[in-house]
Amino acid sequence: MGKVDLKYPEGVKWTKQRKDVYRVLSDAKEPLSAVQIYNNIQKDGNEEGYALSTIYRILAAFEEKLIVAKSTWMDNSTVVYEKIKEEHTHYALCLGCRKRIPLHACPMNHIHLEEENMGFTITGHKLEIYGYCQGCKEKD
Amino acid sequence: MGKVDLKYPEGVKWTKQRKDVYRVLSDAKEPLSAVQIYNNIQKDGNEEGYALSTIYRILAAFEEKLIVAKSTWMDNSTVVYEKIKEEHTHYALCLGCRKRIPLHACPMNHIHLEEENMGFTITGHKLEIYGYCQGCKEKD
DNA sequence: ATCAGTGCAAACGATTTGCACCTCG
DNA sequence: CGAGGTGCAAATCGTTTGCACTGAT
Repeated sequence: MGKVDLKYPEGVKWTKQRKDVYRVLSDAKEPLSAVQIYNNIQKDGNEEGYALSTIYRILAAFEEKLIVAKSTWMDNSTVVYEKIKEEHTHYALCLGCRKRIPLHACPMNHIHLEEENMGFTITGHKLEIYGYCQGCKEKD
Repeated sequence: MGKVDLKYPEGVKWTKQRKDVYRVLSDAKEPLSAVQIYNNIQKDGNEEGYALSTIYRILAAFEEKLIVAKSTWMDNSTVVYEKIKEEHTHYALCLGCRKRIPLHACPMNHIHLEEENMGFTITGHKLEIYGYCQGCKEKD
């Protein structure tokens, strides 16, 4: 799955390690930590996987090249990475079951800063909503 | 400053350590890390400060009691804590000078989830905006 | 060939934990 | 007095770094 047909961005030395990290991020349905990427690569292939430090270095390089964006989940401190693309997703985190529900709309479309901050140019944003999902409400 | 006149929430054993952490969080103008709280306590008082592990344990206890909320800044992975109160502030982070500009409006006032997520009850949210401030734009 | 990329192991910073002692209620 | 809180030092977890080696261009 996704092993072929991937266009690699230019300006990067495409070692097999980097291709694998890029593929995992391309297939990912949500932001992944370095360790998750590391595990996915080993699970996926017959290959024995790469050093974790290599994954971190690749991610740093990708971030530099604006191929991936680095961020963290609201509820813990592990850093996650996701491939930068036009669309983006926000999540609602259920405080009960810790499930993350993807939202399909972005409230930032309706945002404007007040006068005092007019000088600020917005290039991105991060939003997470939290609360309780149907199931967890009923359990309570 | 703020040494007196603080009402302590009930259901907590109010040792002097806990009072100091509570006071620092009450005076704080933005979320603080455990280390910042630790430093503030030593700076503030003549007291020699408490073990960092104690600060962490107090913060965990406060979180449990819903006295503080735990979160992280978008751009790094250190965990920060802030006293839970009605009002809240969002920040715009300048990617140039790394300054954080507090916003005085909350876009969540205009948010509603789509039908498919109607079952979800929102209890809170976190939003950060990033981009470039006036000064950094000019420098560029 | 050359210089960037990689693996490994050691270093690091933030956070957590075990244990003996102390203190609030 | 007793349950729970605290200090200290050691342990753990995620992430970073130094160094010698390997591989993409």
